[in-house]
Amino acid sequence: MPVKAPDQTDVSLAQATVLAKAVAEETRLRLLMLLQPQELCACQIVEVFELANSTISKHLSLLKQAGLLASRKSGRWIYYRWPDPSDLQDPAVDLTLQWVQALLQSASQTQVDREQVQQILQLDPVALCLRQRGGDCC
Amino acid sequence: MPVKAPDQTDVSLAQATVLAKAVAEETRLRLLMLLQPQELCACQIVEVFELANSTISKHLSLLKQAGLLASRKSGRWIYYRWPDPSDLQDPAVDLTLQWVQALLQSASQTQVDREQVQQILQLDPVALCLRQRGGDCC
DNA sequence: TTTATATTTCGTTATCTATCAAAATAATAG
DNA sequence: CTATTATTTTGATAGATAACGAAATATAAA
Repeated sequence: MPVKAPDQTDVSLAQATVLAKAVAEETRLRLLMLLQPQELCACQIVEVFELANSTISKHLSLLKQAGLLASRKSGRWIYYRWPDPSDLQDPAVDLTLQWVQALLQSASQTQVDREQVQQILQLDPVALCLRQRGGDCC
Repeated sequence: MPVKAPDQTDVSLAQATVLAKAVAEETRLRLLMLLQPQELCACQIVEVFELANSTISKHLSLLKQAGLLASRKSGRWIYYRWPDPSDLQDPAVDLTLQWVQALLQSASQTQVDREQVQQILQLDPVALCLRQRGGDCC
């Protein structure tokens, strides 16, 4: 006897809540906008924020778990990016990413963060991590 | 000397965060979907949820403060509704409401809640409030 | 293998938030 | 005016979440 197939177009309230909670935090919104044009490794991302790397890691993992980010491992580095179109079989995730992009496309914080990324991209990741360990912050 | 005019199209990160937080809660998502087809007064809304009316009131006020709901007073009743198009000068609010609607349009919880609203609409609000005071819940 | 290191996980703390009951508001009804 | 009542505000409490530093993982370099 055939069980009623789950409706693919039916986005559950629970999933919508997970997605909304995932984007309901300033740092995570900045993270998403930061990764929209290009992928970045964790050490490059940490450089943009004045937060502990464990904190950034937690945010990244939450976004990934919600389906809003993907990642790939390359050597010791882990690169985060927006999900590829092939990963976006889930319409709720796609709608959420479009919402974020539409809202924050021209936000001043987005511009500031992306300009900083441009400078970070010109550095060698190795030198970057070295500087992070050195900790010239205080 | 003319001060630089604030860019109307620039949605601040802060506002985006407020909107996302407003929507990042199951009860508030249900509230929005409940009020999408028609306005309802507070006592009708309370009837749908198994929560204290003070809790519902807090959720409604939060949504209203974010710009996601409007309200009008009629006698002792206060009716909540989606903002009229004329109130939607703010593109961020509009985008957020569209996002919620797209996500939850066909969610099963939305259907359930709306069917219950249909039954509630057939009752006299006066009888409804009486029943709520009477409290036949226990 | 041993060392170094990029990232995550764990344990803790402080802040935020959802909830309720009770008191306060505001508006009608008697 | 006084009583009733729909809604909001307040105060208190429990649960969720963001933050950090330290320990644990996993990979590359020596």
